[in-house]
Amino acid sequence: MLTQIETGTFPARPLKSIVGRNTPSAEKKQSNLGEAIALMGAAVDYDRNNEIYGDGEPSEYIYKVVSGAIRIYKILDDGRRQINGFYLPGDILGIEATDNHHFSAEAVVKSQLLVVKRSTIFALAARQHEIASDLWSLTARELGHVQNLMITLGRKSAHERVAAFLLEMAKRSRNLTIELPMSRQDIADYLGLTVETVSRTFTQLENERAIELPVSRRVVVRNKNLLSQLDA
Amino acid sequence: MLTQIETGTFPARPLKSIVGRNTPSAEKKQSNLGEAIALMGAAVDYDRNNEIYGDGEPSEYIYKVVSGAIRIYKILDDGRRQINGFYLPGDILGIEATDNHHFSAEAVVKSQLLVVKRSTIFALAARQHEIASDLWSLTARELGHVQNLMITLGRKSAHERVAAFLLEMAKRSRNLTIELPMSRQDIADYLGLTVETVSRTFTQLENERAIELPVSRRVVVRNKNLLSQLDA
DNA sequence: CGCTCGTTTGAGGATGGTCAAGGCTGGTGG
DNA sequence: CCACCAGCCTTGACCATCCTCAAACGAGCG
Repeated sequence: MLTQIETGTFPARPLKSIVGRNTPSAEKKQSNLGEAIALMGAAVDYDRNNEIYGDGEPSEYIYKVVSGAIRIYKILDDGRRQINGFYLPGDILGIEATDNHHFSAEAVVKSQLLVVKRSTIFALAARQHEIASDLWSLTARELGHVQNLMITLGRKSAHERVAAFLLEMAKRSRNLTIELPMSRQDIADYLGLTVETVSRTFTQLENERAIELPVSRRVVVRNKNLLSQLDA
Repeated sequence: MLTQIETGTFPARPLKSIVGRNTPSAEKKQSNLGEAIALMGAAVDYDRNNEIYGDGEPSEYIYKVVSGAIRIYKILDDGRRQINGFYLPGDILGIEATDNHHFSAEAVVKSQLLVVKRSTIFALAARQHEIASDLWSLTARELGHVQNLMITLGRKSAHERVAAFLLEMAKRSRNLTIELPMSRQDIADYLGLTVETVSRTFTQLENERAIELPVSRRVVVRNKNLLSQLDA
């Protein structure tokens, strides 16, 4: 549901088959693009709520999250906000096929990003086929996640939405105890709900013994099956 | 809002700048990918409601719509359906970075498609940089449209959703009189609403003099401003 | 310690969903 | 050519979910 684009775990390897034994547990091998950014990137810190880039601005840089969390969103005239995804450590963001960003990006909490010029990556892509392939793969992967989110937004109840969100977060953190970097408002704007409904649903899930809430930003998944049923 | 991916009008030309005078009115020049499909494609007919490919199936072919209309959708266990987009003549569909389709595709009405093997396109892409670039551009374009649809699904009222849909259809047909190939149910499943709500909203918009409905499948946009306001 | 921001909870209301029935239309066959 | 039928569309009445408005609570930080 979330827009996780960690390239190291991305199964897609278009235009070339995966040869040899795969060791899915060992995730040292990154995508070529991920490696390139790791090598060439400049580390930049962003404070909580600081803008990384704005909707409509020229897409000059590509970013890789080192630490923290980033939200990608769009705002309507009257202030309604739709968050399209959260980017966590390892994720790459800011890739655009067009010369302008179609969304805004902000740090959810204090975050560190590796920053590389888009033109540098493009120059590399022109020579290294794998880099170009990675760019496409990442865009395709984002497409897949946004399409899943669409089903959530179009066809699921508040209960199901929150369950889907928690399951995805659990999956991404590879842990049943989830530390949420984002506020209830962020979650609401991601799931197409209000803060109140998100909060109430958390409480309900706790009462149903599906989750525990030691503190508001920490969720322990107790009954994954229950959540999965809700995920439909 | 809709997933129009007619390559001829796509503004994005990543990895190379657009040189010389642009003649936006003359749209003969297609994308390289579009040309390739036009040259190599086999014409295949699909009857109304016939499946073109199914969710999870190997992605063997790439398609270009000659006539008719295609819907891309996903179905949840309990039958809830979310339509992700409609493809109209000129649009290319079926491109996947992974080896399997993530959605199902069906003909909304009797349609003709040009069909090319994915492997053929990929072989071409390995040699012709522009083809690879087109593949990426199309994926990015789909991403953009789905992201817009997300805002609609997550943050807009029924009124606004239908208005957005009609404006997009008007834009795509370059005409204020829209012939809808899809049913109210299709529209509902696209906008995350029920048939009844879609129908009621059409009637309301007619009463507000925003549109005319000579017959149920033909919409004449009367007051575009009114619709645009609703589009938020 | 107190303030502020975020979260929770409550009460009431509106939007859109559900269930049900009637009407239109285009296609088919007599 | 007309009549009927089936599928689609519209409309109505009622209801559930989620939103809105409001207030209190709690946790982190100066």
